[in-house]
Amino acid sequence: MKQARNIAAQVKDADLVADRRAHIASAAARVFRAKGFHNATIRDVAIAAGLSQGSLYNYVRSKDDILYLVHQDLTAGYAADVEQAIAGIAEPRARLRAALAAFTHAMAERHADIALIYQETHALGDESRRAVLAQTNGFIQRFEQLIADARAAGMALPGAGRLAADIVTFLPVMLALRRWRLRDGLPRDAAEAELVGFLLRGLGIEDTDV
Amino acid sequence: MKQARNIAAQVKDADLVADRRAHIASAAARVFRAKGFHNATIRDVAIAAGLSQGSLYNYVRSKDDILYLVHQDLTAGYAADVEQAIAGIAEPRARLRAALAAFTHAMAERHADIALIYQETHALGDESRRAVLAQTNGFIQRFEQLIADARAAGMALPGAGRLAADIVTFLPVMLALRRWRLRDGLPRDAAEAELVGFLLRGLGIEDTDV
DNA sequence: GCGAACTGACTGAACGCTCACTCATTTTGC
DNA sequence: GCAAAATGAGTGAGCGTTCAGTCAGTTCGC
Repeated sequence: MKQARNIAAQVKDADLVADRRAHIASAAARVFRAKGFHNATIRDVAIAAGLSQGSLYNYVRSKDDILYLVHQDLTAGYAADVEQAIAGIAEPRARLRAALAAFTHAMAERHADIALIYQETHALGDESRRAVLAQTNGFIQRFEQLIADARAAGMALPGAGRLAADIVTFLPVMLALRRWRLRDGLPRDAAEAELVGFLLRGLGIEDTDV
Repeated sequence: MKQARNIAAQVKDADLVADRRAHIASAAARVFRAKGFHNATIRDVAIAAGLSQGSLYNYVRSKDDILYLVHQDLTAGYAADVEQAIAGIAEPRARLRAALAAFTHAMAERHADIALIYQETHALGDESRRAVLAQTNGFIQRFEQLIADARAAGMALPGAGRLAADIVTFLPVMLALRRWRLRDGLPRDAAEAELVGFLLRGLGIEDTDV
């Protein structure tokens, strides 16, 4: 499922490469958020990462590689948030609810990064895009499983579970992509709660359950 | 509400300007869908529109103007679809349901254009982006009204109506932005129906209503 | 009726600039 | 002392935009 794309590096010390790449990814995310991928230059990224242009190219082969690293980091980040949130919960419907709340919260908290991902995925080269979508696909399938379990425990969802998994992993993205509109509305907590409530009703989990 | 940005043209014949701009917008949408806004060149657009580079600049001041024309066209397009769908319906809950179905269908049918919009809005200049978001905002407010009417007629939605309007105008966009995943799933009709069903349950409209 | 003058849309080569990427050289650290 | 890593000026391709010139169609003067 990991499907990680292997990027060749000029530098031989593997630990150094991993370290620097993590640095590069977070610096690049900062730059891309501020200027957008296309308006950001390799120079900007190098400076933000505390490297020279030339040195940057010892860890990365192209600008596309950098965008790929950013994607990889961010998607792994919110997936980890969700896993952590459900770690101690056994009852399937409660697990699903916790997963939804955690995912929704992650989308609100990382809104700038999420917006970046949704705007710039199409700028990735073919190979990188495929790898990123495979990773996202794995994340959605995780929810497919959670939904199947919750259904077995009494959740009244009509229809197929596959589309439901798409729905619940897509709607919360609204908190990132519609930020221009939501900023002036409800406070963040209330918006998250209302959104999760909407999802639960859509899935057929009653508030009285669990 | 129209908020249309006025673009100055070199050409004096107003009808000709309107004609050519419509042509340019649809040709540009085609090109942008195929190559993305940033990879598409002005030359590409000019050729697709059957104009020379220089002539193109008689109808448009910049590449940004072209992207703005495309946005304008597309957002006006699906808004018109929705209006047409609810034109003959009086009962508020049925109106809302018809609007949701029409909007959902429009997102599926125009998926390539919608994906384009969501990916490239951030590439618009400040003035253009503000104009486009104002237009979208008007569209969302239309749904806010439909929701308020349906609620008065018995829809059991808990929480504020404003966020619900955001939700129902955002979820269907999934059919465009998650196309890579939905392509291999349910047939289009079934997916649309299931999505609308999810929205109605979330809003508190029973299948037995209306 | 007809040539001259005018109008205004159209053309495409050229300009100026940006930027991803390279590589000859220097610095580091073991 | 030497291999690994870092440097940053340089390179060349690509692009949005401009503008001096063309030309079909219309108006004017007689």
